Amino acid sequence: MINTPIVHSGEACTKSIAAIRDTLYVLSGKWKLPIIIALKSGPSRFKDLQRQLQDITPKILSKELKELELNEFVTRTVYATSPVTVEYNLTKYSETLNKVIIEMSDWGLQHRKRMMNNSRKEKKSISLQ
Amino acid sequence: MINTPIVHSGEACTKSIAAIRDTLYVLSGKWKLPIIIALKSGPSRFKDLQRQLQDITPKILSKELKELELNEFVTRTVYATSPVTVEYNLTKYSETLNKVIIEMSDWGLQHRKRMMNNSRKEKKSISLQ
DNA sequence: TTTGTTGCTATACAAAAGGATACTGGTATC
DNA sequence: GATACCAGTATCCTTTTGTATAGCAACAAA
Repeated sequence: MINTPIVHSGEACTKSIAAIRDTLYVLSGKWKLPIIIALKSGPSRFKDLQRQLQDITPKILSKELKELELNEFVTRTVYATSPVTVEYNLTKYSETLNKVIIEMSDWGLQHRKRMMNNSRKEKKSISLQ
Repeated sequence: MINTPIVHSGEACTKSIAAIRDTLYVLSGKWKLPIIIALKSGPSRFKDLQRQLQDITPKILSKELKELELNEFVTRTVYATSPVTVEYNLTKYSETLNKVIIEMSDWGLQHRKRMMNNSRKEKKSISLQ
């Protein structure tokens, strides 16, 4: 019961929350991580990315790429071909996200498996997309 | 240049994107991870959480807690005191998120440091919250 | 000359997320 | 009796995110 109210140290916890908030802020939205992962297999052009991430509209893709550029995860290079060729590439700094990406990816995989088991056992569960 | 267009294996990449999407879906929003971290220091009551996560409105907190319950990250226990006491607690399953949380927290810390350096050097950069 | 491609931008709109504020029922305290 | 606490709900509003659709400039191919 709660006759002994828990006193939080607070400190570490608050710092951790602030740090997570920063990360969430930079990676915010549905598309930033998917774009980064798509670029992992090599530089891509605008249309390539649109095709790979099906369902993303050019407006959003453009916006997300700009933010990724500002955060120095992605570079944008224009070649004077015709029609113009624009190549997007990952930066060295984007590699610092690798561990985050791996953990999120692993977790997603195991969670999906778990959900499948749960639904076979007919337990209530939130559905995936 | 792009005379040799890169052919993506696609496979692994697509799977990874799907897995990340699942993770983003389950952890979606501004508050789920902060709530989980807040609960790491022990069970909390509704008001406690509101105080710890300052600025969260009861409506949002209530909604997020329900989703966390559905996803089996959190349990809700009601004690028949008066006024009623409701305690929120982390489940065993929530611990599977630990690695994700650690990596995101670490990344956020280093990123903030980097941003501070960048702004001292007066390079343009996206601001943190 | 028409059609197509690329890399976007512009406009309008819809949906989702989040916030502000007020309130409720039950009980305890002043 | 008035006020306050708890655990939320209810209502309304703003902001963010995302979609749909159209268009443009510069070519290139048919």
